[in-house]
Amino acid sequence: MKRNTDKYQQILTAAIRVFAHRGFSQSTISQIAQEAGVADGTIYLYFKNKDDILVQFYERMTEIVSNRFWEAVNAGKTAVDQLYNLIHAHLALFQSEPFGAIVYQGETHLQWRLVQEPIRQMSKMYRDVITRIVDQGQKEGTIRGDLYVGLVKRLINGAVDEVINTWIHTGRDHDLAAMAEPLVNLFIQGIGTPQGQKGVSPTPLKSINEINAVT
Amino acid sequence: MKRNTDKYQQILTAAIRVFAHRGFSQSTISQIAQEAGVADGTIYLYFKNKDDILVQFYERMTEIVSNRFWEAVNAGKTAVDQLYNLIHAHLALFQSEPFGAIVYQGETHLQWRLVQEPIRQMSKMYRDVITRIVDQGQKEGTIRGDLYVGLVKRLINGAVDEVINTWIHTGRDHDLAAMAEPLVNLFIQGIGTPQGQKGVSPTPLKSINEINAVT
Amino acid sequence: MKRNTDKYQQILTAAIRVFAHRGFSQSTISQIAQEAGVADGTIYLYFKNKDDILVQFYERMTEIVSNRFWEAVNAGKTAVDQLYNLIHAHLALFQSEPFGAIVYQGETHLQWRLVQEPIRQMSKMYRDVITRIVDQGQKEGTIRGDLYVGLVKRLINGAVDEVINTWIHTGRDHDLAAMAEPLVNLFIQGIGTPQGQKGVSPTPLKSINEINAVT
Amino acid sequence: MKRNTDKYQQILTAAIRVFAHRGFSQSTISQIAQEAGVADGTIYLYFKNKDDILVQFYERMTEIVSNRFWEAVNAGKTAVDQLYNLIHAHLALFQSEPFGAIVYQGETHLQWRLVQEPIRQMSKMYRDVITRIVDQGQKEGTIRGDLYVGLVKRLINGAVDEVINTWIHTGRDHDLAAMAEPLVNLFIQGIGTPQGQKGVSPTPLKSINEINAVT
DNA sequence: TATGAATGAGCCTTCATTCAT
DNA sequence: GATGAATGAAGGCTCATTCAT
Repeated sequence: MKRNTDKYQQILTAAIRVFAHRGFSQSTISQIAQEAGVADGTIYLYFKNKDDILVQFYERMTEIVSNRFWEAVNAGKTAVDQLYNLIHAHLALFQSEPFGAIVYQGETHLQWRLVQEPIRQMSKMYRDVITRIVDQGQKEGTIRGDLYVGLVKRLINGAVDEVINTWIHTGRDHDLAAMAEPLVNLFIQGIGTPQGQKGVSPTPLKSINEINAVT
Repeated sequence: MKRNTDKYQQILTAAIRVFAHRGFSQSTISQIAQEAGVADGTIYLYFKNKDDILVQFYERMTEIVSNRFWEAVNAGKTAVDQLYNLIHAHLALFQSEPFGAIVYQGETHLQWRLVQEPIRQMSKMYRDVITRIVDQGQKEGTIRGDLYVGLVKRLINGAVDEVINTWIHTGRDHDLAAMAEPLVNLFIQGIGTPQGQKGVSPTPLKSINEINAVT
Repeated sequence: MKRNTDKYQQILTAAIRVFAHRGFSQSTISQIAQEAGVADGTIYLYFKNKDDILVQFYERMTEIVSNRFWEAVNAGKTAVDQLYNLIHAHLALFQSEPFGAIVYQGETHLQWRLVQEPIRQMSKMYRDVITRIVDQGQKEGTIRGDLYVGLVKRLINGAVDEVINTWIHTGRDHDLAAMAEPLVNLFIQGIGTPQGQKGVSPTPLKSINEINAVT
Repeated sequence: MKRNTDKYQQILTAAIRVFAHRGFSQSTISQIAQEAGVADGTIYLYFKNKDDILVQFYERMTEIVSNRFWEAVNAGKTAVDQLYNLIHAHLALFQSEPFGAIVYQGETHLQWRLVQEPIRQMSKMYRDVITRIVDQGQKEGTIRGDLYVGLVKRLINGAVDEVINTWIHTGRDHDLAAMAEPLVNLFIQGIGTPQGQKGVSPTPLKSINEINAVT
């Protein structure tokens, strides 16, 4: 089970490409082997079984993503800068690894049991990052004080994911990273006008803690 | 191939329950037959093949969702009301049909080729709905004028999906529909403070049309 | 998992024939299916897996053998009659089921883990039968009193098995059951002459109980 | 294909140990290589293929057994002594080489085609040894004159094998060689009493030659 | 000589689909 | 219409064997 060799990378990359095209469950070892230019049996010298390929991918992806995201946030001075950096890093990473992006977005729900752990880590990391940004912004006075971070995380994460998914399903022909700026603008300002927002309740929810506890 | 009979519904419902638990690719006709209380062969009297079950589900779901969403929007007076009604209808529907929600959210990416058409319709419908709301809000002066509707649609759709996914993965133990209000608040107001937003560019993107064209 | 149907028997019989020719481990499901005239998949409607075929065979065999042997012994009046009946029943049964005999004799040692339980039962039954005969003979005064039944069982069982094995490996061209009489004669009289036996120690072993305890 | 080197022995010994634990068919070259502390490929420098390992083992075993058995018999003065020496040598040898014993006993039937030749030699040698002993005993007047040597060989060989098998399957925890004496006693005297044997026919079989010819 | 990475044929098993009843 | 036994193609995985180093 030699890992971190050239052939390991070669197979992993090929596998992700195949998974991206046919989905994990519909992909076969033979297809991966062919894509990687090795024999079927060779795959089992580097991966325990088919599931293991996906797990390895998620673990690596989680690590890479985590590093990139924290770097991005740390490089920002103001909360808004940090948010922008985060979104931009997210979009740029997935744009540079479109197959990885497709697999990551697609299999997360279906192979939940398999990749639960990396996904949980990723989710927690994302929440921590958002928490950091919100805290900073609240100190600066640029971010509202009455926010449930869990929901903000889902707002941002969900919107970014959807932008990525649209990019994937429309043939990846526009510049994904360029969406960072308008996205951040929407996150910060919302879609309402200042005057219109007077009528919008500041959502005095009863069970703030309960909701916050969810994620 | 009689559709719209009791047995048809019985099988479709059973299939969705099974798909929700094991994923489409990992579900077998036998499991569905057992869950539905019919023989394996009977399924082929109502569905062309396994794929057809999923396609039928997506088509029905799309139709139902479409009706509900337009109803919801039409019932709102102001743009904000309409948006709230839309989000609430979305969350409430998926809360009342958790298995359908799981399948819908999970298989959309993976079975893309299979369900492309209903998904496109759904996406277009969602965009139309959002367009209507935004138009109305802009007339009212409650929604900003400088918005790219495609991106707003992805913001809202993505955030709602993420809220639903979190609900699914945390055991469906909190009230999903109750998230409508805080979500709408975030969409309208954003997470920034009025004063802080002075420094945020109104995103004078060059390629508005290009981006808008995407979805 | 329908058992006791015609097709079940058909497959089991075919499997034993194949196992007899190539050995269990070297036999393939496809070979069995072909021999039985069914599709590969059909086998799995009647057997859990390949191992299960062998286990089923051993369980059935053990039951049949057990019944036949007790019947045979019960039909004998004197101990010598009973022993003859036992040996004859054993040889006749295996002669009538040569493939079963080959598999039974051949796989017992190698698939020990798999068929441990039926083999233990069979071994215990054999020992019980021998015990019964020896007891009866000792009462009659026709069987020596200084015997360790466990060893007698191994003597008889081993000799009969070897006779069967020789029959198998020499092409099954002589009458196996006819060997019962000379075999019993050897068991009873031994190979020595009455006068020569004066010099043979009656084996006053120290640890009779210990040895007896073995089987 | 250098044979008789240290490494050759090392691999052969390891192979027998592995075969004893998992059976020949279930053992892999990798397991043997690991047990022997060499690389997989190295095995093919000393053995033609996997089958060849078993064949080599049987050939060596046959030679060793043959030498030991003849030595044992030659060392005996009377026929009974010789028989005792033979049985004792057999049991002692297998007790000292339990893995060899397990493999020898277990694979003989299953790998018949593979090891037919050594087995035939072994069987012939055993028959020759028994013939010698019987001849000598008949001259001495200590062995009955009306014996079919082939059957006597099967009686003795089968009983000894069964004793060995029982020893193997009961965890090899009793002294195998010590069974020689009671076994010989049973062979010589039989299990009947002198008086009871009056009624036992001296088996005047018609087809003595036919039966004798078998092995 | 020795190694062990690579190969690919072959096996067990699953399961969508068919069809005789 | 309804059944479920039967099919057989296809997939994951193993492992004996080879060969470049």
